[in-house]
Amino acid sequence: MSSPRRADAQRNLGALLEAAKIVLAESGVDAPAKEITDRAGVGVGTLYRHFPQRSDLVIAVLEHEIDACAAAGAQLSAAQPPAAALAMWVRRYTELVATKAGLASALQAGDAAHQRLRVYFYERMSPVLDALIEAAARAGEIRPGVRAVDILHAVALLCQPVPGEEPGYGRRLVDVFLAGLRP
Amino acid sequence: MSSPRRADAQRNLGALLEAAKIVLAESGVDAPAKEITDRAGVGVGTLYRHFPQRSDLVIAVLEHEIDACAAAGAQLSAAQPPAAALAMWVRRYTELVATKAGLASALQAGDAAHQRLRVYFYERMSPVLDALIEAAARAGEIRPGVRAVDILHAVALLCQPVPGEEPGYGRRLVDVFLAGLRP
DNA sequence: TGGTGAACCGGAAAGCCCTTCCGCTTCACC
DNA sequence: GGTGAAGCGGAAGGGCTTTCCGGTTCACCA
Repeated sequence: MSSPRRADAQRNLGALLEAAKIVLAESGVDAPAKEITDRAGVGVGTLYRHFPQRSDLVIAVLEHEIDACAAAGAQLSAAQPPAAALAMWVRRYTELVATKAGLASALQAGDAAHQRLRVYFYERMSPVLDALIEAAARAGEIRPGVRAVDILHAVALLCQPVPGEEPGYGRRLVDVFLAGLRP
Repeated sequence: MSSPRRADAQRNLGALLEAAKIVLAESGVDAPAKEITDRAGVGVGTLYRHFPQRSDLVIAVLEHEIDACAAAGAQLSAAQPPAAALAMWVRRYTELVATKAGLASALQAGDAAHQRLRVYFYERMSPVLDALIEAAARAGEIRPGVRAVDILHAVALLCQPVPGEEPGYGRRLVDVFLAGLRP
C-alpha cells in the first residue's frame, strides 16, 4: 500500500496517533492542535503534514471503533428479530457517539474541518443501518419513510453534551426517539 | 428602572440592537462582533460595555419572541385538549428554535459565552411546558417520567442545522421524537 | 451661555487559536 | 561518507475575542 519512506516519519506518525488518542479522549475532538503536538514531542508542522485536515486525524484514531460498530450490524440482524436488532444496534451506535467526547459535535457542526470525518462516518454506517431498517419495515415494525441518515443524524444530535446534565443524558433522549419510530 | 444617563449612550444602544437584529438573522448567532459594530457605526468597546456577554445581546434581541412563545402555552392549553396542546406548543417552540440561525447551537454549546441565554431561555420555557406536560400526563396521553427540560433540550438539539439537509429538516426529527412521547 | 467633571467612546493591543511556509536537519541509498 | 530529497520545527500571518485607556462628548449648573 503506502511505502513508508522514512523511519523517522513513521515514528512521528505513531507518536502523533498515540498522543491524539489520549488528548482527544481527555479534551474532546476540538482540543487545540498544540496540545497534541506537545505531547507527541513534534512541531505543529509535522501534525499538519501527516493530517492536513483535522478529520484525518480523528478518523485515524477512531477507525477501529467505527468499523467495529458497523460490523455489529450484521451480527445483530442475524441473531435477533428485526425490531430488536434495530433497537440494539442504535443503542450500540449511541454508545460510540456519546462516549467519545466531542464526536457528536464534530458529526454535525457545519465547519469544514470535520467534513471528511462526517463523510467517512456516514458512508460506513448508512448501509448497515439501511439493512436493519429495511428488515424492520418488512416486518411492519417501524413507521414508513424513515431513512438511515435520519437516525444517524438524530442520535448524533441528541448525544451532544448538555451543560448541567449528567453524561449519558443523551441516551435517555435517544430512547424516546427510538420509541417514536414505532409504526 | 434604569435612568438613561446620556442620550448618546442610549442612541448607541439602539443602533447596536438594530444592527444585531439584522446581523444575527443574516449570519447566525455566532457572527463576529465586528460585523455588528461596523453596521451600528460604533467601536467594539461600545458593544462590550453595553453587552459584556454575548448572551446579553442575544437575549435583548430575542426577548420579545421568547416571551411570545412562552405566552402561547397558556392559550393553547385553554383551547385544545391536553395532548394536542402539548404537540402544538412543541411545534411552535420548534419553529422559534429552528428559525433563528444559530440559536439552536447557542442553546446547547458548552461554551460560557451563551450561558446566560440558556438560563433565561429555559427559565422562561420550563414552567410553560411543565404545565402542558402535567395536563397531558393526567389525561394519560404521555409516557411518565418526561421532564420539561428533556423536551426543551431535545428540540434544541434536533433543530441544529445538519450540513447537506434542507432547512426545516429538524422539524421532521422533532416529529419522530414527539411520537416517542406517547405512552 | 459657557465651563467642568463624569460618562462614554473608539480602536489599539494582547492573547488564543489555526494554518502556511521555508530554511535547516536527518535519513536512505549509492 | 557523500548527496539529494524527504521531513522537521517553529516563526509568521491572519482571524477572532476581550480588555483597556487617552481623548471626546454630554448634562448640568452657575
